[in-house]
Amino acid sequence: MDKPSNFLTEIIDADLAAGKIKEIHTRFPPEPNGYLHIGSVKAIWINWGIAHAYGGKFNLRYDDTNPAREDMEYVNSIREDLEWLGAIPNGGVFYGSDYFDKCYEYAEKLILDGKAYVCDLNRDEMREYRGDDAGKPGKDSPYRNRTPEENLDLFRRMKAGEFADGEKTLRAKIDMASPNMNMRDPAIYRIKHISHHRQGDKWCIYPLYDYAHPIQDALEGITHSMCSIEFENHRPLYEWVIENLGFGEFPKQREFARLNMTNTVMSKRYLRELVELGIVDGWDDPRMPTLCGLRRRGYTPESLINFVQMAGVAKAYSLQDARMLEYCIRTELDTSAERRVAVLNPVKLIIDNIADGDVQTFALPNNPKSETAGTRDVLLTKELWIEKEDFAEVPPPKFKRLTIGGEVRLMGAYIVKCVGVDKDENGDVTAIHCTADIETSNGMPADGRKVKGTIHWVSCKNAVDADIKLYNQLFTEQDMNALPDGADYKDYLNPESVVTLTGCKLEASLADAKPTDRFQFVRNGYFTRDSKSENTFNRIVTLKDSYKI
RNA sequence: UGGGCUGUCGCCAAGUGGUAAGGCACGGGACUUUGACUCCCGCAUUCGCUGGUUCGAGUCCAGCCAGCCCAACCA
Repeated sequence: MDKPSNFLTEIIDADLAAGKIKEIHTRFPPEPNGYLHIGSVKAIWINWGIAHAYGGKFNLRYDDTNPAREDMEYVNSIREDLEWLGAIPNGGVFYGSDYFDKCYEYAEKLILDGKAYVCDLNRDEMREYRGDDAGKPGKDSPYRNRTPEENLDLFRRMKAGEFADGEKTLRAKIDMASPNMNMRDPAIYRIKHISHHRQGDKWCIYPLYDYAHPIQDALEGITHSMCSIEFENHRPLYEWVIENLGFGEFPKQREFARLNMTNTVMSKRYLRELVELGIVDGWDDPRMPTLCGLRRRGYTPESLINFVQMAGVAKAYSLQDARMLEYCIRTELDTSAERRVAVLNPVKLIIDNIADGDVQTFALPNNPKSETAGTRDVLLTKELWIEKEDFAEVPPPKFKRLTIGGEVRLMGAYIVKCVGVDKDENGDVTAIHCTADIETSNGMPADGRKVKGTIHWVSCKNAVDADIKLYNQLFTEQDMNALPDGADYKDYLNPESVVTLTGCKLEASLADAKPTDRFQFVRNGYFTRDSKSENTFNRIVTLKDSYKI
């Protein structure tokens, strides 16, 4: 992985050069309310990648301050996905909820300092007092000038469970005239009589993100808290908390644009809905942009990291072309994936000049790019399976494969010449008859004639059957963030997001392939065995410009 | 509407006053027992717009336009 270089690392370099900090400490703070997806990889790569590149520390911290939305299922999946990516939290694994005691202590301190007060306004009233026009100042809450003693008493009674949900909040006393609405006395504690997935019933008041996050960062010694750009408006509040609790210049928050990708929805809400509605098979459906989905599809951690790295870091809205991700996985698999033959849409090819019982062995390279990958023995018999598309009675322009009377190379073996076809009563080709030029088993013909086409094949006696799933984009619309007003994202689902081919003929050595193996099915793309369905291979990505099936 | 942020090639993105990097995509060619890979070549007289400052502006100034975010007791 290359060392990151962007406007964030510039800030870090400056802090380092000024001697303000000696070690970089970052964090990735997901809320456990869904599965990690490729958009998360950007936040992970920025935070983990920078810490890693600078020899610093990186924390995983579950941001679990709202018990209403969080669940252990997500906690576990996040841990798993992060480790799969290789982003090791060398600074530790933490939970925002572990700081509830600290947050509470600091809240009492703010109250005593006259910087926070208990407010009895309900949600609607609070909105009304805050004002709906940031150009004009809001109105002070009638409870704004309660004494610290009174506030402390009330806050303790909030904690003790004396009040119902929504009855009171603790608010930071900042500036009701600020043009930044986040600074108009934001709520920092709310009452929720709900069990927390880790704290149980210990608490009935929970801190809000804007208050809890800077405290968590500060307590963990985070130097740079890098988050997505929608938090930019919250930075003054982040800094207010840091300053008024006496933490100093660090941690500092900086923001970057989140990752979007063509034909992809990234919002956890929609992803959850796709799962709940049964539109996809689950969070790990191979069409999902979740890490578990991409993993099941066959993507590697390296390809994902490489993709976000290639996409870059800036603050402008951007829509990454999904083809860039495909490029990343293709390039990686080209050098690492062993080659195998899979005939997706088979038709029989009969070599007339080979005897019925004759079985010949050819050693085919596992990866022509790699000397260490070795070879495997492939059997050739009189009857073979080839792709239907590799034969054409009436060849389209520039067609390089088999035609009647034409020649083609059987990859790794003979040049064959088509001498005729068998047809059924409908006129469909049932078998293609060829003669092999036996002299060309391992080289070019002696007369120097050129054969342009090369096709792949598998012996009928040595083939295994399997189903093949071809995946395409889940959505037809490119920018799912810019749908017309009133449009539903579900209107843009691609009906051909998965196409299943049955009765495909695979090279026998694929019979015991594992779901973690990745192969290039020669001339068809990169595939891996599906981890959940029997005898099924998933297409990871096509070969570029290869003919499409 | 008020505030914040953003606007450089189809998609990303460098650029920090000295005369537009790079990647993806795309087009053309070479090579090829994968129409893959690889390798060449091409691809912004122009930086949201309009003025201004300057010998010189994508970079500075002014005005305008467009997009995104915020105005939850979500994160």
